[in-house]
Amino acid sequence: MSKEKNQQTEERILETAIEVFQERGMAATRMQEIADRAGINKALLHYYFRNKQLLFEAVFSKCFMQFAPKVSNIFQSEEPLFDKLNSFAEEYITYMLNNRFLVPFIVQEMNSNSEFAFRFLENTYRPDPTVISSQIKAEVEAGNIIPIHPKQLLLTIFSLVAFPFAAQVLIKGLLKMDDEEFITLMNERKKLIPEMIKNALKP
Amino acid sequence: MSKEKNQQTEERILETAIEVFQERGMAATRMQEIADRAGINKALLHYYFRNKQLLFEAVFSKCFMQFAPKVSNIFQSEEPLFDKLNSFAEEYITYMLNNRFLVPFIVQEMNSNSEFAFRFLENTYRPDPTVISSQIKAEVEAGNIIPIHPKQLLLTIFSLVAFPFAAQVLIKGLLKMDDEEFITLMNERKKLIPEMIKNALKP
DNA sequence: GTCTATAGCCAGATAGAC
DNA sequence: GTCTATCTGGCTATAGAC
Repeated sequence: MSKEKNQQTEERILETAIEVFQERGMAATRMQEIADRAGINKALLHYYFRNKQLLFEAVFSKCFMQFAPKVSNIFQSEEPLFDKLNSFAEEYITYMLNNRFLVPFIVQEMNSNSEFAFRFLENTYRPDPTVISSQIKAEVEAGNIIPIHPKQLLLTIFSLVAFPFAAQVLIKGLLKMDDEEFITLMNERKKLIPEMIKNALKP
Repeated sequence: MSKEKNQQTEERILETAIEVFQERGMAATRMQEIADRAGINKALLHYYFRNKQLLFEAVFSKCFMQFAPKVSNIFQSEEPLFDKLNSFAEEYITYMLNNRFLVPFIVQEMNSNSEFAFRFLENTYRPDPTVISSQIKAEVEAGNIIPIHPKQLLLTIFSLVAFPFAAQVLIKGLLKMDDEEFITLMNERKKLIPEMIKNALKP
């Protein structure tokens, strides 16, 4: 094994830590489990990341940097509103189907750790809703869609795409779905959600 | 103080435990904090509830029994679909504005504890979606609403009312809202959500 | 850079007085 | 039924060999 600061090891630790933290959340995560799954031992975690809190912050930071661009897409591009909506639903759902724990993790840790979480919402990675907001306002003024507050529309869009991932277990339980059916449903929603929203906004 | 099994004490412990568990989640909750807030000491918690897991289960059970009827309402009543939708949005949002931590708590603990959570979704308290599902199917067949799978519609309704509560901190951060604005927005949604859904379903 | 061994603390749980 | 005191285990973190 190489004797320089081992980039690969650090990378493997971080990847494994992401898995475990996403599955269990900050409070329930054990350093031992990360070490075991990464095939190394606890002391090494501390060597690379100093302590659990800092490792968690590295993990959360990386996760948030995965999550934020998905949102920035719809916020900032200059495409027409409904075009953006189509591609947002398509891309967001596709991505989250491949990263099942990402949304629940972000949501949960933001809730239980607001002070810390807000640091991420005040820096560079924070998606800025001003572009899309004025787009919505313009469509309303042009009479193309019914009068609606931009924040209400944005909240609606997010709720529709993100909630099923955030509340997976509850939803599957209430609607008696297994995982296969859940995936099918979410794939259908890539088209269904934009359609419903367009309809709902028809003047 | 009375020497019989003290109903009041048990009640106060449970109420306090609900507060703390909802705020912090199972893993991050400390028995000491519950004791302190309840104005008693740790040993008494164990006297009444034996251990942390059992106390948590009592808490979760009580919370789920608050949550489930809100959902059963829309699932099981025989009112016309859109009437139910109106009252559901109204009542659900009102209730959750007064119980801010309920939805995130249920969602989070279901996610992190699926095996345990599913016990609650297989028993008496589980809202049964068959009535509303056939109602939706009937409306579709009558041509009153566009063709849509009942589960898709139910998921849509839930997403719209529940997500803002489940992801409060994230939403406030992304949309730059303080708590006052959040409350205003949610109050507007009591009418807005049913309207949007009715529009979206128009043939 | 990676390991083993262990220190030190904190939280859940119990014993036993009142 | 309620308290104080204490045990015990588990988990984070560090010391130190290789």
